Amino acid sequence: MDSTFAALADPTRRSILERLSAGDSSVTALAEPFDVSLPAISKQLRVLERAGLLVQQKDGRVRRCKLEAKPMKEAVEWIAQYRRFWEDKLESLASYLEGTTPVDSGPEINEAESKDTEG
Amino acid sequence: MDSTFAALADPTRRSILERLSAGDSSVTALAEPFDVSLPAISKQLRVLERAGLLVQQKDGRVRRCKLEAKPMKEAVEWIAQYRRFWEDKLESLASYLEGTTPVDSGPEINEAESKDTEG
DNA sequence: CATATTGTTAACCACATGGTTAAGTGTCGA
DNA sequence: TCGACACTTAACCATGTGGTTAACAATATG
Repeated sequence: MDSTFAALADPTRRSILERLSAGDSSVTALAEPFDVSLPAISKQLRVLERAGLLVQQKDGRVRRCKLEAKPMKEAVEWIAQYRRFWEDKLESLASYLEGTTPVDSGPEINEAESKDTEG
Repeated sequence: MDSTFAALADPTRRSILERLSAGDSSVTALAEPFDVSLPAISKQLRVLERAGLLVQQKDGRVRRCKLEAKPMKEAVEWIAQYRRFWEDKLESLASYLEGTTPVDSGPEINEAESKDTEG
């Protein structure tokens, strides 16, 4: 999970993932839109691979890069725990995911945490 | 978004957020379960603050730490784009979020990217 | 075999993260 | 005012990220 979030914490890598969501690509093709060297992209792909978000298949001298989104599932599930905190009374996560009606589940923070006698 | 994902890429910080989801807490109380020094926790809270995931209110000599989950909304929305890639034909994200019926939206990767004659 | 293409690895630099200990700031309490 | 408490800031170190250029490996082409 650490590596997943860490991999997503970079705009270049997120952009690469977005590109891969449109279809598999070679390393050179992935590097094209960026104003950095090829080794720089190669390193970014390494990070994505370590996070399990990308797999490479050797296809001749071309590395075919493929999106592997499964680690995102865990990540999004973790974040989804906190949905009620940003929802509050706005709208449900499912509303922009599926189109279902939002539920009503407000946060229940214990705001009574004074420093009085405890022993 | 970078800072949000970066903040979530650390187990200590995620643990802190989980704690805060149960209620506001002081810095010392947050640091207690961890085997690190207080300045280390103070730095972690700094990272969470910069990501907008945490706000501190001065309450006497105690810093009251409060969860601010709104940045997670953007993050989860970004990841949710890729839902179809890990779903494939398993189950909908909404199923474990709300309990609604999953939809059918398979990925449409262009897997026809061979190296044959193209000119 | 020679050469271009595709990509990685090596060596290096700058910066952020995450940890430490030591010292400083601000508030509570006697 | 003085001491204890609750933290932060300062200085320092190790490691990872992200970038560079140069060299290397592997494959396709002639």
